[in-house]
Amino acid sequence: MSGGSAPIRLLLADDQALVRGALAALLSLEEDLTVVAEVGRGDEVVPEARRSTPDVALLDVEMPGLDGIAATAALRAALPTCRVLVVTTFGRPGYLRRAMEAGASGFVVKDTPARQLADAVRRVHAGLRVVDPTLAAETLAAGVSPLTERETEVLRTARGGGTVADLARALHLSEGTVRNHLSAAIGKTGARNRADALRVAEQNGWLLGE
Amino acid sequence: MSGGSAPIRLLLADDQALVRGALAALLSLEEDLTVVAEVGRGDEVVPEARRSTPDVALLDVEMPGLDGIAATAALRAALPTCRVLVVTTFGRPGYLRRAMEAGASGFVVKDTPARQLADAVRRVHAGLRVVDPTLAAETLAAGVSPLTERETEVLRTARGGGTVADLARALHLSEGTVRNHLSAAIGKTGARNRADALRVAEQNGWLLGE
DNA sequence: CCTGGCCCCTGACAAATGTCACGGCCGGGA
DNA sequence: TCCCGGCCGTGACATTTGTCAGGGGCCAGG
Repeated sequence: MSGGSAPIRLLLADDQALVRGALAALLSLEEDLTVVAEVGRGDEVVPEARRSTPDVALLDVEMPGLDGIAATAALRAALPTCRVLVVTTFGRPGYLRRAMEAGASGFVVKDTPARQLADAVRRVHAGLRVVDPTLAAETLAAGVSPLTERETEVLRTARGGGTVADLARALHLSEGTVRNHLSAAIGKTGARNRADALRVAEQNGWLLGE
Repeated sequence: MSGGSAPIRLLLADDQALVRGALAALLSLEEDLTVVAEVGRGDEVVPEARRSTPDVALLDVEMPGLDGIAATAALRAALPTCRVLVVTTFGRPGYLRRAMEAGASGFVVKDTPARQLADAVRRVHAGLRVVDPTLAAETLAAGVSPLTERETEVLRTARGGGTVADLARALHLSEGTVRNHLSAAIGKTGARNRADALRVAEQNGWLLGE
């Protein structure tokens, strides 16, 4: 490893400054890696990447401005040569699927051992794919979202905690319709409550995208 | 700083291995700090501290086995000379209060700049207190939990997402009683829903302990 | 001792939530 | 072409949830 060639240039995106800085310290210990940029918001990824031309971008999923999945897609469109490694707290099954669909080359959860991160970066840079195997299995198990478009929309809006009447007004629907979509969502998620359904859907990453 | 004296010995506790390792790398860059132990569970803190006798322990709040607050109390009881710096993701107002009551010397949220962490450690080691000022203000504003013992208990049990009948059975109460406690909690939190009340209470750290 | 306040418990009632059966619309086979 | 299946939208109905008024126990202050 780490021959005489130019080091791999990295961009780090994570909303928690402490974690971001710590990751930078960790990766900077490797001779063949160099951190050229750090950002704390999803919508700063592309502008900063344009400026600093990284080889690999490490993106968190949970970020203000633009979530990591959307940032992945934007970055792939703007700088196709830059690979993306998604590094996230939650192993939500749906996240992996969405990240891959958006063009990520790798997906790592934050409780993988620290020493494996550098290797993951190198693999991604070499054009390989890196995926947490246990998470991959879960993803297969959870499958794609069973929720219909409207159902996800209603459920997403319901996160605010409003009453059915509020939702109906916000979505320009009858109260009965809203109730029905919620009921369908509850059935499909196997939950007993609206709140429960919300938890399940969120857990599986079925509520992503705005 | 960092004269010729012995370095400050640190114990790191965080359930996310990657973050833990990254923090270790970050802190190891400082000449006067040395990481002597890392654990991923709250109930490993005291045993490991007994073995490695750290000067300062950095504890996350969210951990399996034992939460960071309880771990703080246990550690203070077992090794009174070891100071505790709580490092957490969420700036829940109640967390700060509980941490301080449990004997922590400092409280830092994970979106403080990375360079400030080493200083926080040094301050704590020197016997000073370290508190995020904005968070301190919020804590004052949020005040102590207005919830009565029974109310918290009911609310805590309600996290499982069960129906009122379930709660009543689990707590050996009449359904009416459960409803009443929930109603009181809803009123006190200023929420409109049970789910909403749950969010508020959790946000303020009023549901800690078990 | 009485009184007032707080917490806990409970049932009856009103309001929100969840379920169901139905009709319209659209696209993909027989 | 017709039929079938899925999704969307809607109202009537049963169930669950939230509110209210009230009773009993306990403790501190007068």
